Amino acid sequence: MSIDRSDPISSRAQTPPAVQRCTPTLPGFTCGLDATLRVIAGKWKPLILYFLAQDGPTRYGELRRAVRDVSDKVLIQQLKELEADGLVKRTDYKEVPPRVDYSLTPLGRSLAEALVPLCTWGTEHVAEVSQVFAERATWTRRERQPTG
Amino acid sequence: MSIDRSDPISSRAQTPPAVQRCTPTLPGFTCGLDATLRVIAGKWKPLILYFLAQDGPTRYGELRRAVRDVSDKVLIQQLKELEADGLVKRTDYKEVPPRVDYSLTPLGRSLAEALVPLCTWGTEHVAEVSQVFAERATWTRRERQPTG
DNA sequence: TTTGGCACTTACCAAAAGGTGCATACTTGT
DNA sequence: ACAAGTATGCACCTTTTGGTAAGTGCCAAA
Repeated sequence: MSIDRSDPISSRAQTPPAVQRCTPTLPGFTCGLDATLRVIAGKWKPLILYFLAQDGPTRYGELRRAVRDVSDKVLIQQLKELEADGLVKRTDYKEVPPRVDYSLTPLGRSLAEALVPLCTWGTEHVAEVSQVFAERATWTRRERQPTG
Repeated sequence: MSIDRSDPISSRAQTPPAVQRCTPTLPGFTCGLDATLRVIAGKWKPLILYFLAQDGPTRYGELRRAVRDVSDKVLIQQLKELEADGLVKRTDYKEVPPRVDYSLTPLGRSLAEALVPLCTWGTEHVAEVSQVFAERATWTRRERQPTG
């Protein structure tokens, strides 16, 4: 994953950059976006971060029920990675029926805040997005028909 | 993918919501974040959007060289999906050695702008992130050793 | 005494995502 | 005449990701 910006073929050159260029050369990553994406890659991670940002420390079971449709295996796994990445903190109360809760670290909180515009964008454009997905689902169903 | 917010077990209740709650019930999606994530799911999509936002209309070959390490198959595929989702526009000049370029639609441009904070976050925290990834790489290598 | 909840773990498996390599039809450069 | 570049398409294969179902040890309620 990397963006190569040393390419003089540029034959268009006049469109004004809608988005300011981010630091071009980071150690190991193309740009900040690249770095961020690696950290939040995982089906439920952004949702977990967002949930934790909204509701503060949350017990495992609650989280499990909150993020619907996720399996234990995957939820645990993604929590572990988030913990290893320094975004969430796991607190084990060492009690007898186990009690554990998860919360955001300052780093995690800052990431969750960076996620807000994405959430806003989605909310503002649900109409377009869900329409497109409805169409996709339609032909997907048609393509798939195996026997009848 | 869904977040269930009707859960009265809440035994913590006091942490102030660091992030304001986004519209809880959207048609088909949990919240805006969920909708957005489905649209940008794909290893290279955010990078493609971001690149296009920075550099304006770009020919296929240029894009291919810019987004390093991507294969033709996948790049084409993701471009098609982005096009189907109304985020990028494909222009075929119908010329004799083929000439095609890709650019953002207004919708795509707005998404790219929502991506900016993620890029910023990544840039500001490369240190933490790359350190973590270095460690991950280390034990991954150790775990894997099959024969020698 | 069986049942259920808690916070996980493990083995196994299916699907999705992505990559490789070859092909196309035409042109330009050597 | 032949290699290379253009923007793709396709068949095939590997890797990654996520899901299922079962089990763990301990305790409380039924």
